[in-house]
Amino acid sequence: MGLDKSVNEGRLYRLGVNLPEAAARAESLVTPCGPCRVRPLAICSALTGEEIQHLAAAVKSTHLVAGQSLFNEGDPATRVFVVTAGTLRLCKLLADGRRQVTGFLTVSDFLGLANGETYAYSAEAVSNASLCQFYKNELRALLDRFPQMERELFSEANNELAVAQEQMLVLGCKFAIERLSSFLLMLWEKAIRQGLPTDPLVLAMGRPDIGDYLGLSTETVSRTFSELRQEGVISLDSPARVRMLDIDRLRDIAAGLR
Amino acid sequence: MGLDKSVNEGRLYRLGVNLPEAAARAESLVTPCGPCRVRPLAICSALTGEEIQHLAAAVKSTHLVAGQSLFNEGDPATRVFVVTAGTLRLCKLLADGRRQVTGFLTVSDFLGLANGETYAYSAEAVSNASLCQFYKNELRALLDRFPQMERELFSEANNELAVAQEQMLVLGCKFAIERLSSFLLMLWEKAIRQGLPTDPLVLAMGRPDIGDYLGLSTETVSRTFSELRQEGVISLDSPARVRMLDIDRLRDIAAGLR
DNA sequence: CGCTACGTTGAGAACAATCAACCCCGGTGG
DNA sequence: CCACCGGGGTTGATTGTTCTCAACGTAGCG
Repeated sequence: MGLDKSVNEGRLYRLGVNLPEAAARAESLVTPCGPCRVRPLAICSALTGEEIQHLAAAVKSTHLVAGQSLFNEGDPATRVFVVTAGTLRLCKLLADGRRQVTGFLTVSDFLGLANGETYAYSAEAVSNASLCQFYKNELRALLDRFPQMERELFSEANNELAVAQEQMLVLGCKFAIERLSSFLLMLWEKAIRQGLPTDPLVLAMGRPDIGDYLGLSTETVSRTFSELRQEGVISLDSPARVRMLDIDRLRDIAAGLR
Repeated sequence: MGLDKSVNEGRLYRLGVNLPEAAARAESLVTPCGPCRVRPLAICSALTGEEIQHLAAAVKSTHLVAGQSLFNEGDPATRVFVVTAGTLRLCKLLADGRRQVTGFLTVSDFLGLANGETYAYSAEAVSNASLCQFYKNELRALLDRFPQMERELFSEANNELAVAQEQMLVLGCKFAIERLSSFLLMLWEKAIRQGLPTDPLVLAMGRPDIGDYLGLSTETVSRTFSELRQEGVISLDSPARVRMLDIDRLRDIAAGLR
């Protein structure tokens, strides 16, 4: 993020592509990797100089428009990806339509590794997004050739595991206002890490996505935003632009301190 | 499990050890690894013949009595473990005492890997338990020497990630009866995988642990057991011994199909 | 300039938490 | 041997938080 504005704000249509499906199939060109702005952040940072050539030979670029699905729960798990622009959500569904968003992915995040034959979740674009794509068997060869890359991925998996456990704490123990505070805090810290603006903090996802991530209805999310606003903890320039007026208090609320 | 009865049913005292703390410090003897019953299941299966010698040189054995803590959230993360007997729980706490159990570990499960300086959760014995212990820096050396072991661990981390995402679905979307059904189903499938008895299925953990794992109060867990019993889906020989009378129906309930 | 998707707010219903009483069992000590 | 005690589990009554249903406002897009 902090990358292509046209990619992040729903204007890919203007590039001459009008249908989501078309946009997806359109760009599958081999990218050079060399000038890649994302590499220093992503697992590719494990590689140096000419090693990047091996990578570039195996990678393809993909674009998604907001709302478009990258793959669905149950699809054969043949490809893995690195996000280069935009935001994705990972979702799991119940038969009657209840949905859990298990995470949001942004620039440099890796996705697609599944131990089984099929993906255990679907991946969808929240905003327009771009990704680098490898085939899973090619990845295996790359990892055997570059052990440092496997270490990088392993470390990344451990991070995600810690994040998932933190999210279980949120979903299992916390009240609505504590959940939303935890979420805003997480976005705020990620924005700082990535050098993105924090005042206001720009939310890529809407109330329904936030609700399904936090185990709350959209109405409760909306009410809870209002509550935080009335308490003077945040202010809202627009539904997607949040100003953190009192981070310390937000931290206390998120931690369950009355 | 299915191992030493004396280890699983609170009788370690009879071996001459009377205090939990003493039990923990008592056995830190070098184990041979060679005759290890657990190895075929655990990450150690990545090693063959003489490689095991390297492992045996680095490993120590530890025992815990029910209720005893292995390490706490925030402790320096210096050691990693493989469970060889009994059941542990991983917990995260909020300041006011609210607790989330993020998982249960049994024979052959690995724990202790943290990317940070400290553990992000505490590990406690549900029943009496035994573990093999390595120091983290020794593990790093082992992984560099035996890449297959790192692959094994990476794969294991991916499994746990998938389990964690499934648990988010449970915590974020499901009703009490669906949560408990999902939990029983998970235990049942694990028991089958490990060749343990399933009729009755023996629960190592009590109602409070189940509640904190499922984001429910102990009272609700108890009521929901009764509900499943009244519906004829399960029967209870005792609170810890469950008979699955209608697995298909249990599956439907767990999946959210009314 | 309507349409649609998103967001907000209100009122009532539903699910689970809390508070409380009780049971059962195993261990302890009189 | 039996009464007492304590922990775990169950069940009931009440409270509370969040969901659902509904109305309304707003902004972007055709």
